[in-house]
Amino acid sequence: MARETPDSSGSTRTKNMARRRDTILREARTMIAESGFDALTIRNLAKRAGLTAPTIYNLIGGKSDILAAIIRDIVEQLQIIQSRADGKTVEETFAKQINDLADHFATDEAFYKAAFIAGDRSGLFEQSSQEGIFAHFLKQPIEACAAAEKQKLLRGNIPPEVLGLQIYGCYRLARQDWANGYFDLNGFRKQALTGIFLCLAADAEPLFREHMMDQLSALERV
Amino acid sequence: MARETPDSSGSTRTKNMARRRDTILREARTMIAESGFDALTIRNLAKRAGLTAPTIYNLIGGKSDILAAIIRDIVEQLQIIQSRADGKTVEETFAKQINDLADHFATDEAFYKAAFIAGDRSGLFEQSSQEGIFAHFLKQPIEACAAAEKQKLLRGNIPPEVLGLQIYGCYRLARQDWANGYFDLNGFRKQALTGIFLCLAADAEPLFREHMMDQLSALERV
DNA sequence: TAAATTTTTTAACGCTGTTAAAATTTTAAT
DNA sequence: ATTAAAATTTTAACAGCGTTAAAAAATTTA
Repeated sequence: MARETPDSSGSTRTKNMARRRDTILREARTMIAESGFDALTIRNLAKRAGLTAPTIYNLIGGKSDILAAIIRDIVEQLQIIQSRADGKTVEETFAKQINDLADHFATDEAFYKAAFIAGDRSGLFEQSSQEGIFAHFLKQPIEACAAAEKQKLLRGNIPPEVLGLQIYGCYRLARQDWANGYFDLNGFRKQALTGIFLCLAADAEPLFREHMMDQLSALERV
Repeated sequence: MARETPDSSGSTRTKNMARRRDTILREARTMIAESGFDALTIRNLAKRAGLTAPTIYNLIGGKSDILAAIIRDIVEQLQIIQSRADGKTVEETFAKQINDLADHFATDEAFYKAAFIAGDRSGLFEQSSQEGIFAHFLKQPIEACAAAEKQKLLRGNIPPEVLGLQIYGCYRLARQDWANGYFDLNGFRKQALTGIFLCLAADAEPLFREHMMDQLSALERV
């Protein structure tokens, strides 16, 4: 009998472990989407993945490690979405970004809700470290504000760092309120964009400020 | 022997139960302040209060009931603070309110941090019901914005309901970030007031807008 | 003082995350 | 191909959790 793969070391073993690891994370996502992060118990997860609890500890780790692995995936996807933010104007850039995020969340709303709640709860989005997730995602709105200032859309009375932080805060709060079930994804869109346009209006030059008011009125009418 | 209190029914019994209830809640607060809400276990709480677990269930209820009782107290205190908000101008009113809140949180910072996190986690601050905590606290900023519009400080291009909601959001986000340990109480002050002044600036008349810019600069220098 | 009522405790259930040790499976060497 | 070595999975267990029924103790009423 000819060997299927004449690999030098640990072919079937490594492959099986990788497959099992994927199964575990996939089932974990499903369970979280179905009944929230608190309903994710190691034993049930093991049963659904067709193995036993200690195997999960061996392949991935404890409950916090499972969450960390899932959040890592999400952050990667969010980074891709943020990198695609390229509207002509500042407000288009932000609007596209929020809409893309909402569309992305809509693909598995229950799962993303639970994941963000669990992530916040586990301190995975901490703001102190300069290399953390928070610091990374904050860069973009700051740069967008700086660019808007150069385009003479903003007066520059408020430093881009301050304005960008507030804008990012508007997105975070809307996301949290959505995740907590206070409103749906359309509410998230409206709430996030209202906050962002309001922040921009605070430092806007007259013409751009009127434009922001129009955008805000348009949002209200949704 | 003369009876101490010739009460008609259940004097010592009722009094003892009330005393025990207070002891339980007091110890619960201490435990939360010491090591967070997750470290609050019924058995440990019972031990510290000098009784057993089922008694807690009898006098107060389960873990969520304990939290609800504690949150009820906090909300009462916050309502008092909010009702004392009476500055001459809008921004003074908000500034006094934020500062009073920060001072109040400072009296037992660890406890309030844990309580807000637990409250958020338990859905006690839900936004849908018209009679809920959220709806109640939202009224004040909306009214303050409406008053500022009448004083011709705001242009009125943004409805007071929209502006007030955003302002309340700025406070909530700052509170959450503080509770999550992202910054200290001074950070809370700065973050909340920056957001609030920014919101006001978005709809401000020229003179008031410049005043807001000055306030923002002053905050940055802290 | 005795009976009735109410509160507290004892004891237990089913569940959780996690880990040591045993059993099994896969790899390497003869 | 067979056997020895290594690595992975499972069995079994620990300590802890929230919660509840039933027994014990305490208080009130008659």
